[in-house]
Amino acid sequence: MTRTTLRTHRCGALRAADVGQRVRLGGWVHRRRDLGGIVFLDLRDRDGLVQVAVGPGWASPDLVFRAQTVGTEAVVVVEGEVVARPPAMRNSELATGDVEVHATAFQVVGPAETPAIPVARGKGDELPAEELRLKHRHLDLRRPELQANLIMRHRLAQRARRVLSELDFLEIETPILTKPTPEGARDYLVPSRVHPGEFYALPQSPQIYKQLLMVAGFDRYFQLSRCFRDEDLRYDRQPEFTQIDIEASFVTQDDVLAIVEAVLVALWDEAGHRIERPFTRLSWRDAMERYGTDKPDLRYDFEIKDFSRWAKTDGKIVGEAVRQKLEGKDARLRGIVVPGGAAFSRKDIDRLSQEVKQVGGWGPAWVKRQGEQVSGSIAKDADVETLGALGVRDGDLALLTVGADQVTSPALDKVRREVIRRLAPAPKAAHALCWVVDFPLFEPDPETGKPVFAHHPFTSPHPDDMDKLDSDPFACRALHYDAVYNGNELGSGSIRITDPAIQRTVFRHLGLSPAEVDARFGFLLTALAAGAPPHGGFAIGFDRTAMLLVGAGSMRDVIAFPKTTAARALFEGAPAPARPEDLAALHIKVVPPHE
RNA sequence: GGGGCUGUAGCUCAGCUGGUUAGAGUGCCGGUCUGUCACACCGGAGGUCGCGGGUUCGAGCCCCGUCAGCCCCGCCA
Repeated sequence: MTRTTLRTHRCGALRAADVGQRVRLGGWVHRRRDLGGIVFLDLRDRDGLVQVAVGPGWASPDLVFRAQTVGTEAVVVVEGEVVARPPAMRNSELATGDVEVHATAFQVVGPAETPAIPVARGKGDELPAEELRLKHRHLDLRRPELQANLIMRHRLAQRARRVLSELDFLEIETPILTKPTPEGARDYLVPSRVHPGEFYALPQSPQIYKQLLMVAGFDRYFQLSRCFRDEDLRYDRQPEFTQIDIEASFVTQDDVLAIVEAVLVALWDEAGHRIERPFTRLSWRDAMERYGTDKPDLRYDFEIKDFSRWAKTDGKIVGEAVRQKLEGKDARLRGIVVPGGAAFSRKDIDRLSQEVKQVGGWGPAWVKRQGEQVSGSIAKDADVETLGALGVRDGDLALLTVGADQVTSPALDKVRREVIRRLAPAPKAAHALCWVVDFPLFEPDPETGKPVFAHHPFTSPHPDDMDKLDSDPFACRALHYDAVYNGNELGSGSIRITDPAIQRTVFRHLGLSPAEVDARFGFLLTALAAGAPPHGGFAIGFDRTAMLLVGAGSMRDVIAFPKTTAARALFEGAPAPARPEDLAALHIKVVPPHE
């Protein structure tokens, strides 16, 4: 199916079975080896490389000359015969290495200037600086690694579409020009020309639209939806990204989890990995207690333990300073026992301290047990027997911190991750997928302490906690769930509120007046009142999933044209100042920043 | 918004305690070469040391500012 008027095969597709065929190939000159009388060209396309030999036995002197002078990265069309290479000249590192093409016609159809960054790389050569790779993206994208990434991304997208279609989901598009939603991330705004002073927003997600589709009776919807959030970026966060967005009606949480599991199993299978269903389930509270994070990496142990009891009753293990801290409200002494951790150097432990301090934690206090010897920052308060009772064996290290869970959990999460990084133990499994469920509905605002929504305001409270909505909001759980893979959040979802009265109550908790609610979300409330089926859904972060499945170091390596961490597009130079006449037509006046 | 790292030839990098004419590999250009596959060998060209200012007899190197890229914190309902 790759045959066209101008070519018969892809370069990288030729095999021993093609020997004897006359072929016409189109591709890029990857490398040239000019031996004087004979010239070898590696010709590249998206399928791979094939060696083209241009020698006097079959090619005219003029043809040889053209092969000698063609530049790397030029596009050429070559005609010739596929020939088996003599056994000694086969190249086992090349998929096409058993054959070569003896060129009898040779045309440079796309001459190329010397490339600004190299496409072909020798073994051990470093990549060009990422700034240059992004600036010359058309060249960087020629690299076989990036081509493989984008090819895999395509396969994952198609597989997701196939699985969901087979499960009777309908792919439906939702608007890109939508309404600003003042909660959550910052919106990208688009000025309206015909309505001076009014703006569309690009969607942060199609959340409300997919709920409207449920109300409309479409029952099962999905979309590979583009989403936009104007927030600061990371290696795994781009301002525009793609979600596998899913919503279904007449479902419970278990139904949604089963659907998402089916999709994820298929995606991992597409990438050549077998994963087991059902995934482990973990309550949010358990995850925070045992791993200090809502996205635990379950490939490893090193669970967090509560040592408060020991500090309080026994008086050993820790000194007076810690005991005083334990008097504080909600304070606990928690820590991690690291089997074999006694081998950690002072430098290793300093590094752990830095991690803890970065998140505002205390310590950690540490103690090593080596034979009868006990050493460390709290060695004078601990002895071999007590440590033994705590599960600290010979050769182990215990790391402890004290404080409220909001501080100790992230601190111990950092410690645990750093310990795993440092020890690099063999993982229990290569692919640890799990569900984190029963998230809290509210979390305290870091400044005011008042309840704010932990997720989006359409998430249904847990039916068992409905009565706590007013009396004890922080104890109220949500029907919200995250999918976590090896310590990475793949996506999240929830069962939605379908009762307009509950939805209004929830908005009231957000501090929105009825008037504001009507202005912002009136159309949703109207829809819910028009006969809404119970529904819920999920969104899988597609770029991040692709990144993890191809083993890329950054999301930029699975996106054809990504932005920099400053949200710039270096290739085309976006964003850019608008022309004054364009601004005038949009009724916009630019106010330069002060200072 | 805050912090860290990086910026020297087209590309990847070295450049000592501040010292005289800034180097290497690769790519590029020219030459030799009929079995290479990172071809080999010979020769050559190629520099706004990110940008601006300062200190100094003298700055690639020290100081201040600034720009860009990357990483982290905040942020990402």
